[in-house]
Amino acid sequence: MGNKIEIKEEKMNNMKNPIKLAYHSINELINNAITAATQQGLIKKCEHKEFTIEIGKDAKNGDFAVNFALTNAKVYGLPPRALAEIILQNIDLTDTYFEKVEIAGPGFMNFYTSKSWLNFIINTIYTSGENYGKTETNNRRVMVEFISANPTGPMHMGNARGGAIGDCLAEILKWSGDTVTREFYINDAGNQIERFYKSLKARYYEIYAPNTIEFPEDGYHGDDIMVLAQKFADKYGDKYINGDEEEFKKLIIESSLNDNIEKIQKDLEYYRITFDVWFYESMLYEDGELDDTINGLKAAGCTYEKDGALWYRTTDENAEKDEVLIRANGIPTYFAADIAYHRNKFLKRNFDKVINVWGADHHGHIARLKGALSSLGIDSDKLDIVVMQLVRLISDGKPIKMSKRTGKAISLIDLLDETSVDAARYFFNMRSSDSHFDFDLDLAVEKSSENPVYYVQYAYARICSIFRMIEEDGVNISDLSAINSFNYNEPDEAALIKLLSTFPDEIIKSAKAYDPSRITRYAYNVANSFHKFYNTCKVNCEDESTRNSRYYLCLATKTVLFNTLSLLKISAPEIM
RNA sequence: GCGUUUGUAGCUCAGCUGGAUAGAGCGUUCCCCUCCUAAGGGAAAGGCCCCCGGUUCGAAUCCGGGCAAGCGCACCA
Repeated sequence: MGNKIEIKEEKMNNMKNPIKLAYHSINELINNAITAATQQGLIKKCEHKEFTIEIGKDAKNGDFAVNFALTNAKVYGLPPRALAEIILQNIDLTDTYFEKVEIAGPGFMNFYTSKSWLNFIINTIYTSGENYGKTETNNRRVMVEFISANPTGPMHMGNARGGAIGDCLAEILKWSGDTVTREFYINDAGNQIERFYKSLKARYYEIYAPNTIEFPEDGYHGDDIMVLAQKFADKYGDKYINGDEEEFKKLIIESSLNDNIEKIQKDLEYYRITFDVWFYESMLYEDGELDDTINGLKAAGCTYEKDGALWYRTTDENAEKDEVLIRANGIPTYFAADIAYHRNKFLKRNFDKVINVWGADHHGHIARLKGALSSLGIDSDKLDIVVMQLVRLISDGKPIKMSKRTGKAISLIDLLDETSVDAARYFFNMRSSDSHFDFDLDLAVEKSSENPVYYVQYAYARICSIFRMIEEDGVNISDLSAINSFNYNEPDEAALIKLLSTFPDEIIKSAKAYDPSRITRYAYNVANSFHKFYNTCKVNCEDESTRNSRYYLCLATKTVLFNTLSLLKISAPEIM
């Protein structure tokens, strides 16, 4: 599997990821023990089955629990505990970070790390600094497309959740080694733009020629349309009342759309989201990609005409009926444009992986989009959709739809005004995307330990406070070269250090599962573990060695909290 | 009706590539500052892991069948 250089690189990579290093080491120890036992004729040579190494949930079960003997009992024809016994007799822990292995329960082998393991972790975090947590696990060109809010109006709660999830997911993938493009798809073409225009036109006529045009039934009723029409009127006056319709249409759509898009960009910037690419749907029409796509589908033989429309013959056996690609009126459907858009992602831009964050209300769209891509010869497994369930806002324990302040449906920016960017970004990533999430508005503004985001930030501020105190006292802290004299004897110290060691692995797991909520949970656990440590272990104490040890543990904790918060793009306040 | 997500402590949720006594937070009851931010920590109480079957040494976890809730099933996006 790979040459020397790769192995060397992998070892360097492992250095930044203590858990992976430990796994690697345990794997090697077991393989060596098996080889030794085979040579002694204790067991027959066998191809063993896969086994897992778990981080011990309970301290008394060791630091790493290995189920090798359980999964391989049958393979070697021995009871699990007997097999474990043979392995243990042949295991050599000299020069490792492990001090003992025990057999427990039905046949687990529990590995216990030594004190030097704790020092190793502290050293790793210190030397990695703001890069601690970053690995080269993945190496793909990945696009994360998220929000993609309709530019005909302001962003809503679904966009708020999708924004937080998508942005953090993109960051997690980046930390795990991928090259990531964040993309926003602007639906600036098709049917809803027609509706947008009709609504604008009606509002424009209301200004200069009331009651001449009826407001369209399927129009956009929001006040924002009136504001846009007024703005247009301010600039052009009544020039276009019964004027050049074509010119009017082009101008009013263009200026209104631009205004909306600018507003969206500004709001998202405030929400700390920066997109690499703003992709305009209209480009697909202009560049002929939509036509190419339709032709491709025709060539693949999966289209037919009926009732004046062009249909896509679905390959999804669950679908009740086929889908329209081009309406009888000649306007392509959203579905057609979406196929062309995804064709562009893969065939034109060659992404290895495309991840879309979609609301649950779009769920039914997945199978047919993937089916259509397959029809075009694109490997649809390269497309993953993160489906997030819809959000409910809760205030006073009851669901609310309208903002108390504006009396209208709550937009992204209303939410950020009523709570904070930090709280929103944290809260939307507290639960996995497939859970039905209730956003507690009262809790999000709470400045107490009940509010998890404050709880985490407070841990960070507390560390900064300790450092300020040490500095004020003029206490001497040795440099890291004294690390071999560090001694962590308190259980709360060891627990915290071991938790810090799992950070890079936590990111890898989050990336694999597309689950940013693991990171907020991790942040919370680190804060909790630190507060425990704080209560039992005084940092600025008399004993020099203890003080140094604890100082560097605080520094490591500070680094991990900082990295976690910066990954989530949540502020890390030094004073609260 | 079909598809899909969810169902775990009073409430909000972890755990779900099968493993050792099912975990957190909030709420409830009690305890802890002569000492770095008590904006913190500790302890107790609290569970037919929705129900019924199956797979196996072993199921909250996997499979099948139910039940309940959210979402979707347009020539809307």
